[in-house]
Amino acid sequence: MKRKTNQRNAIQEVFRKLDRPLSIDEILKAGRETVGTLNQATVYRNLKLLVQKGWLIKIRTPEPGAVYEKAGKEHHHHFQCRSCDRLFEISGCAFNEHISTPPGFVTEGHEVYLYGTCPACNE
Amino acid sequence: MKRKTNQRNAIQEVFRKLDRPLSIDEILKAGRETVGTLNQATVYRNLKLLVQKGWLIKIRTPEPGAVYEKAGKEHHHHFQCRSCDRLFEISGCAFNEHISTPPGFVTEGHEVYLYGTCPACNE
DNA sequence: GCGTTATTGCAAATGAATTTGCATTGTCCA
DNA sequence: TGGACAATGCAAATTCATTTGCAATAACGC
Repeated sequence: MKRKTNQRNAIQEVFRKLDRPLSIDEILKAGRETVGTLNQATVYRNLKLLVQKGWLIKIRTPEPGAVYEKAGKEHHHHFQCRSCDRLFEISGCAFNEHISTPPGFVTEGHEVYLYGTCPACNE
Repeated sequence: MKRKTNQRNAIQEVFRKLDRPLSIDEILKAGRETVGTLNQATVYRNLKLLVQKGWLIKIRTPEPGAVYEKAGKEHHHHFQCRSCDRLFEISGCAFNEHISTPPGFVTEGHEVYLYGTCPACNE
């Protein structure tokens, strides 16, 4: 990552604008509104670079699979809209991991996925 | 699914015995202790049949990917051991989905994944 | 502006999970 | 018990996400 390019810029801009976890296809589609010729291989290459640089993190979700989100966010969970399939970040956490864990299990972390409909899809 | 076979029997027995969500490889490995010649394609075919029949459900988890568990269990979540990678069912639920949801989002369901070490791996 | 070389676009290659074709085997009903 | 055909084992085929080779393009230090 030694030179600035429109493509990489467009990709980062997509994250700044949409501010939610994004799949490869969402990144590609949104990035093309800026660059047009943006190629999938370029997206993959830049995502890898941005993860290495620590600007993005890659996470795996049960459903869409691999998605990327901006690094450095505080503890949060994810909401997936069953209508538009988009993922959203839900800040805060109403979950006490110690309550649920049976004896013998030592819990070190947790992830919560909520499913439902997002504001845009609720009319 | 018109005939009983040792292979299908072995697969169902694996679920009854281990009583936790299982990946294809775990099913294959455990099933071979009974059948020996059990083939991966046979496992795939029988899992599909058992899901159709409603005896199993297929779930996707962030990490191992596709796993299968016996159908009809009540609301529960999953615990994955970071040491042995096995998945476990955690009954009950210390999570109130309405507390976390920002206005505009309508939550219909949730899944919780806990990570840590299982009793067997804690010595 | 020029040259070096990082980056891109494209298409082909790869890898992993799942499926399928087909000959063989095994179940079970008449 | 015999025959029909469901189910199996094996290997090859398919699918889907991701990576890679390579020629063309473009960023940026001189």
